[in-house]
Amino acid sequence: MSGPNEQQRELITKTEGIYIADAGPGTGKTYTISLRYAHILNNKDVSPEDILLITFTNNAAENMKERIINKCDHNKAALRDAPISTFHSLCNNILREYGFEAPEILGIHDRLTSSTEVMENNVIEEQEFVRFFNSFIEKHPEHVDLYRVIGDQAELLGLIKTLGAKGIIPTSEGWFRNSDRHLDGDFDKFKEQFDKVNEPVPGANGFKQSLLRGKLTDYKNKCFTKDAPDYLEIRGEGVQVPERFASECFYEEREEFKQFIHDVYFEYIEYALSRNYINFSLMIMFAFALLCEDHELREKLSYQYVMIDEFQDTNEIQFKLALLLSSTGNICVVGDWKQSIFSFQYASVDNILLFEERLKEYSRELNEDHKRIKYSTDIEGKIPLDENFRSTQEITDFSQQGLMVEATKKEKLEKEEILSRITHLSAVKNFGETEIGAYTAEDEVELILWKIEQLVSGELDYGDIAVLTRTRRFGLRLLKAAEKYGIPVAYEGGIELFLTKPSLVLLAWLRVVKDENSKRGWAQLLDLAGYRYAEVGHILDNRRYPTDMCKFARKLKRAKTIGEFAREVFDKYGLDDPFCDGMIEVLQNVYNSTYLNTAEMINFIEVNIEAGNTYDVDSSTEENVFKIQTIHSSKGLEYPVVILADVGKGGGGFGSPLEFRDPIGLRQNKIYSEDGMPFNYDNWRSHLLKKCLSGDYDEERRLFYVAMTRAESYLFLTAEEGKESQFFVNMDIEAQSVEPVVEKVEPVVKSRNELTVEAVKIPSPAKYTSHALIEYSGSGGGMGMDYGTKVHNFAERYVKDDVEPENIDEENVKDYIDSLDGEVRAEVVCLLPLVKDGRKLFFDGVIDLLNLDGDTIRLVDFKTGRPGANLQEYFKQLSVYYHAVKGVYPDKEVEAYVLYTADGSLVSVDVLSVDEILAKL
DNA sequence: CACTAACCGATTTTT
DNA sequence: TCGGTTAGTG
Repeated sequence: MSGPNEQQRELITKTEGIYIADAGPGTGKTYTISLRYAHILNNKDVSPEDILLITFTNNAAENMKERIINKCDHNKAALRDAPISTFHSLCNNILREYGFEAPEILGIHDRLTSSTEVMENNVIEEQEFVRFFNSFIEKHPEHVDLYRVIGDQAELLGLIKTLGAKGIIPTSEGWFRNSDRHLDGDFDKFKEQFDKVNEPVPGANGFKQSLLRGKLTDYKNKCFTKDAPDYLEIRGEGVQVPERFASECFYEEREEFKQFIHDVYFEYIEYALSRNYINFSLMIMFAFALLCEDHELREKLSYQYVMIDEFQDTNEIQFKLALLLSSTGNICVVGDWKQSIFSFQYASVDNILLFEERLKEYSRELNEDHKRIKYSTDIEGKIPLDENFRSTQEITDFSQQGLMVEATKKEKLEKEEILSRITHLSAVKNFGETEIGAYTAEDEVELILWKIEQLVSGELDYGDIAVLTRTRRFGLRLLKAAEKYGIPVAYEGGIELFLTKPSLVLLAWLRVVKDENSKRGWAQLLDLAGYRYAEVGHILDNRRYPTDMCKFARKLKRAKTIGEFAREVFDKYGLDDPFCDGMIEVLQNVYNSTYLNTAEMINFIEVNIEAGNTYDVDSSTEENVFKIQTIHSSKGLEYPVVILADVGKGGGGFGSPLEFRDPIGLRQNKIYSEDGMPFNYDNWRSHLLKKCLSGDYDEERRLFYVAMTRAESYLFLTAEEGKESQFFVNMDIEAQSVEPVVEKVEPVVKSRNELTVEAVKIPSPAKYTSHALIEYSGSGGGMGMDYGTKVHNFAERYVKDDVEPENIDEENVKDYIDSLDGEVRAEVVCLLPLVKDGRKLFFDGVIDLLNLDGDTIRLVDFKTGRPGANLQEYFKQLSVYYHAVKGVYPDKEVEAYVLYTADGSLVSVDVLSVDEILAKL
């Protein structure tokens, strides 16, 4: 880049006052922000600790810091410690230093301590929440009618977090700073939406019924309480729903329900603190409360300059926090409403769309009882960045269409209005060739692979191509197919296999098979089978489980392997997807090498869940591969070629019996009543309210937009023939129907070679890595772990490609490898099963280098430490490798060496016998 | 043409 | 459980 353009320069140099920058895709946002930071530092009398820069992810914060350090002449150490971070780590730091008594602000007599942990795994948190909620039920019998209504307790936790994101916080006495006013909703805003959907629709002869009236056809199939108006009454005599129902539904009695939410919310915070953890939502909440109430601390912590990147991803409480964190009103928010796709993470797109409005509203709110916001909240300027450095003009214009495409056949969009909100982007770079295409075929997966093969047969490489999908599921299907054809591919982003539904079902059955009265197992299974909370409790107490389920458990007991077990379970539930296959693969592999019994298998899954382990479907280190990603994870990235697969709208809403929605506030969709038949009745009021809110596809369109704007020069849309979504159909492009033929590609050599010895079947296994044998003396000198890893990586790469050594260690490795005859393999995985005291043990490890030279096999381990150091310890490790290799090649002469890479000295290993290895344990 | 009953298919992920 | 689509009815 030849320096900032006019708009970028404006953003860089105008630093005093409040600015909002509209930074569309490819407009050089990160570049501009880092220059702005440098500009402030160089031209104002401030140091890095006076400038707060907030980003969305830790990764982004790191990148930003790197850039700024490179651009500024300022003290590098000070910049490393500069407040360039996410909201969460900023709040965490504040709480660690000043937050000990923050809970007291809410009336909780507990403390945040340095040992308070941040709950990162939401599955574990849900388990904690369920534990909490069960004790809550015992303590609060008065809410019994509400308990009957709750299907999934974890949804209640979700509801609490939604409230937290909006800045609605409970205290021992009531609600923090009257935040409960938001619980009631906003009638005027609701009425606006009501009127809109209740507008009669113009038809061929006069007016047709309003959308709302049409939607209410299901009203008669619902089961409402006695006070509900009947079908004819609510739909009215004309083409509209009578207007009086708007206020009649909106203003319903909610006091008891609100009290219940308050109590659950407040006591859960108490519970979390008593268990010594907080979640991410509480982290922000406590920091916010602290900065609200401790005026001295706020003055002390606030910053002269505040910048927030990706502002479209912030939520309400973060907006307010930002206002509190600024001392002077020098605030700059940068974002793009068109790229707001994280509402399910509680992001509020209105923060940026209604920036001015919210700015005024929030500062008024924060100043109600004390003047916290002392600066002017007038906006100094709006700066649109309007040059796109990423994509060609064709792609830029085409993607913009995506924001105005109808998602359904009925949907009507006010395109002029949308257009007026979009900053038109002009492409600056000429990339030469550009192409936009759309294809359909019977098999979309084959279609995509066919297109990729077509592309790489020309000028393009696999590495230029990214396939973006809306769901991980489709991505994994594509991955599987690509691997089948040998097309080089990488799925970006790991999969938390054990948090998927198949895994939870499987785990529940394992529990039940292990212990026929397992409460956790049965609770989950009964819940899945559709039993309500109260019924589940009854069944568990009386231990009278459904007979067909008991029968299935007996069948499972006879399964011979975990794979068979899992397959039975998945078949029973009609689960059949790549997650199931992945699970079976992982579990069967574990089983094959360790013969875990049921209890151990349960533990294995639990540990995986606990650790939030993700399983990378492909760990290929190859560079030239095409990438598969979900659209959400592709945000911020760019590729020469983007193939956008599986476009369409996501599943409709998920209704929960208790929920919070703007602008109707807190609502109870189900009501338990014994008036007549005891039953969970539908709430006719919230039924009508919800019909007025539905059908908002804006975020789906933005998702579509984000995906398309990742492309630099080539963009292709694909769809399954006959199942094209309205997005696909309504875009201004002619789709080509093709019959794809995919050719098999020569298989790529695997980067790791498997070398496994047939194991002996003995129960109760344990697993060790060969490094567990080694006790380092600590005096090895050496250059540390990272350096060692680098040298090892060099060896692996040198064997495969021809890379140049970069230091003396790597040169010695190269010289040694060059001196060898025969086949050389690097990074060979090996496994050695042993038996000690009737217990099976596994040692595994990675052999750095394996040299197959006629009848001789040499195995070599590289050590970057001081030559001669730790030799005895290394001998133990190498002995394990020796026996593993000898097990596979019993007829060959096996030699083991340690190569000290510092001076190239080679030491022959005195191999220990198996018994000696065992004795060392 | 307007309306309705019956059927179908249903997430994304960071802190 | 939801809403959209489709096929069928008046």
